[in-house]
Amino acid sequence: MTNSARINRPGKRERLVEAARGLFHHHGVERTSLADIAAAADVPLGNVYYYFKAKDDLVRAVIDTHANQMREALATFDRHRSPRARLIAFTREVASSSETVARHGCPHGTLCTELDKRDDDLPEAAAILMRLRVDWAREQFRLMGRKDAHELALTLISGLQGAMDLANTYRDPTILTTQTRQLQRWINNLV
Amino acid sequence: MTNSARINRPGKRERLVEAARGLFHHHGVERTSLADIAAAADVPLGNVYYYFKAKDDLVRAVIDTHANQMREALATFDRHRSPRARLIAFTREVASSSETVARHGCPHGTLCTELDKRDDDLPEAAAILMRLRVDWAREQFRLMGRKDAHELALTLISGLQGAMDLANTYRDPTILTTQTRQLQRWINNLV
DNA sequence: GTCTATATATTGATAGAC
DNA sequence: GTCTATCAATATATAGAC
Repeated sequence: MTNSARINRPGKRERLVEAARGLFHHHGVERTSLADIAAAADVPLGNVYYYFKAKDDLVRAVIDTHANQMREALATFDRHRSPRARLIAFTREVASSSETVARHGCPHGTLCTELDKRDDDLPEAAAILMRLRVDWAREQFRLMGRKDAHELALTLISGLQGAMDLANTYRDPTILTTQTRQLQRWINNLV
Repeated sequence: MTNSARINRPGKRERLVEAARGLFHHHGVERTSLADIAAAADVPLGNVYYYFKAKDDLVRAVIDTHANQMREALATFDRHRSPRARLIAFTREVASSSETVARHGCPHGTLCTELDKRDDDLPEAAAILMRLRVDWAREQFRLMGRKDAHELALTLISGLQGAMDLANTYRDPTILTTQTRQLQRWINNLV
């Protein structure tokens, strides 16, 4: 078995996706070459095409990884009893990433924004990263008895997304922490 | 004089900047080649370098054009008597661009987001597009007697920016119109 | 100032030995 | 499955005639 090797070092496919994920976040998809990704993953360039037949497939794999990690992250908030507490915890977690967001933007938001410039199916594929959060928040608002749960969810997620935009443009993490505090007050004041 | 020719057709430099502005908005900076821009502006490729010594200089010119147009747009809101009316009018104008935003994103926001991935001076240069709006909004809130004018300005602009993000990702203009209506209510309820 | 032709570099992708 | 060498396409940028 190759288990002992696997434990210390993930397979090449996983390394490639992980390297691509980080480089896409820091430098964007267009400015990241397959050579960059291969080097960061310590995989020979030609070998990349054994795992992904084109760069776009690697982009799709990165989106899938993001989506799965987000599903896991959202699931952890189940430990909070009330939907309101879950929304607060979610907002707090966004705030905790303020340093990274100020430096490189929201990993999901900037990916969606960049891919939205295309005319293939990648914009639709990336949209899942927004839908997961909006749908999750809507469910929490619904559990709070709000009939306008969808609109409230859009208000929360767009508020967070915009705060991350500004924090990134201003290179100022406090913009995100300040705005999330406002959104937490807004959540707590909802009847 | 070449005035008669100029009136019917702007100079090549202006045509190049205008073509680049539109293509950057629709397809992004990285995915727009100088050949694309030259063709759209009806200028031979080699001639581009007479006006701009590098592609980045063209990007800078596009940012300057955006900034100047934004200054003019913000100035038109002076016709409204109260700062509150000016903020409402500003928000209404953002909402009026919902169709374009849903299709291609905010022309300024997506440009900032894309350029923020660089490590040169372009992120800082593009930030002016956010600063102009934040500073203008802050002044309006200040005139309303609010001590927390800066924070309120960030809340308004980030709310708009996030709504444009979601409208773009969902390809749904109504997200922007609905969220701007919420923000208008928020503005009107401020004491 | 204008334009054609082309240099140079980088990239995504492939061929084929091992 | 792995890796080296390389192709083919595209991009920025330049040279030089007019």
